[in-house]
Amino acid sequence: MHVSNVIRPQLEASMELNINSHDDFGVDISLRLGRPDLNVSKSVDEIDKISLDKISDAISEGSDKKRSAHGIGFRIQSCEDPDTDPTMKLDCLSKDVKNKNMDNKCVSSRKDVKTARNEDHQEVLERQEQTGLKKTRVCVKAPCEDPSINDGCQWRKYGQKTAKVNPLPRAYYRCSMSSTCPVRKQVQRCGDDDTSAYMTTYEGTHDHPLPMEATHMAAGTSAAASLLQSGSSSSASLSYFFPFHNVSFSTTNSHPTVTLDLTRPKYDPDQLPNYPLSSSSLSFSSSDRPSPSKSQTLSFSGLRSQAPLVKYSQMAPLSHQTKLSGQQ
DNA sequence: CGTCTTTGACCAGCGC
DNA sequence: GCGCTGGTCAAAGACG
Repeated sequence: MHVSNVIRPQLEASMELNINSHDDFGVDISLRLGRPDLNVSKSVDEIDKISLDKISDAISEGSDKKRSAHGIGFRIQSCEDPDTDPTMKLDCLSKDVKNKNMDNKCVSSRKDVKTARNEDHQEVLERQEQTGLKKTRVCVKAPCEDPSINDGCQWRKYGQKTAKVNPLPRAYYRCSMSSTCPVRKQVQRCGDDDTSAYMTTYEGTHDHPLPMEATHMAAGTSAAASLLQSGSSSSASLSYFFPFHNVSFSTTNSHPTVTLDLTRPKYDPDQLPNYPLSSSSLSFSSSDRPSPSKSQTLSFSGLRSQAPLVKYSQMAPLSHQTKLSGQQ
């Protein structure tokens, strides 16, 4: 959190520069996934426009409810809106979080925390019932030998189960950065052909600011979930945001699910010599930190591209810093 | 001593 | 109604 505080002013300055150089875009999306300079055909462009319009419409329809129901924080605003100043947004966010934290101060004992969690959960469930949908889940299948994936957030393990179908254990984590944060994730080793991959499933929305690396991850997964939310689940529109990886849509146990498969690149990088290396929407890399604190970083990164300008207006969910032991 | 992990028990949803 | 399964709880132990 300290590092995040130090880096934030730099980010804000960077955001301001980007805004000044992209005034001609009418849409301000809370994402910067990056997109290479592709010669996109007109038809794909049209599909992309439709997708973005759908997202914008779905969210601007006063759909705070929808966002909560899907568990993803994501917002698109018009650049003509004076509220689009990123500094103001961050300030508002900070105030929002501060207010929440103030509210949370009275939640001191473990029992109270549990009660607060249950109340939050009930509230979310009620909203879900109203919308007829369960929370959107985002699965990230990542290749790694170690389940310790660091995407900037802190997680506390609260359970582990061995399913009958898959004998490999599934671990349950809860975000520990805030006592009332409802975000949960499941980490399960893939038991099929690829035993060196882990499937991480995220659910819920963080109620606190995220570190920088976590916001990258959050932005990418938010894109997938937002597409899902907008009803734009076609491979074409999903490929817009994730041009280099397999993205699929499914519904399991009434949970709309977006699966990002980082184990198999969609394209052969050798055949795309013009793509900037860092422009891939998703990246997975190992840090050089020595064991036993060996960790891997899962992040979304991107260069500025032809895609509409992006900035964070609300901290999105989906990040994790996993510490697992004794699972192998 | 506080925090985190482990693990058996418990509960709710679902299918038969 | 019963059994199965996934998800969560909570006590006990480990760890720094």
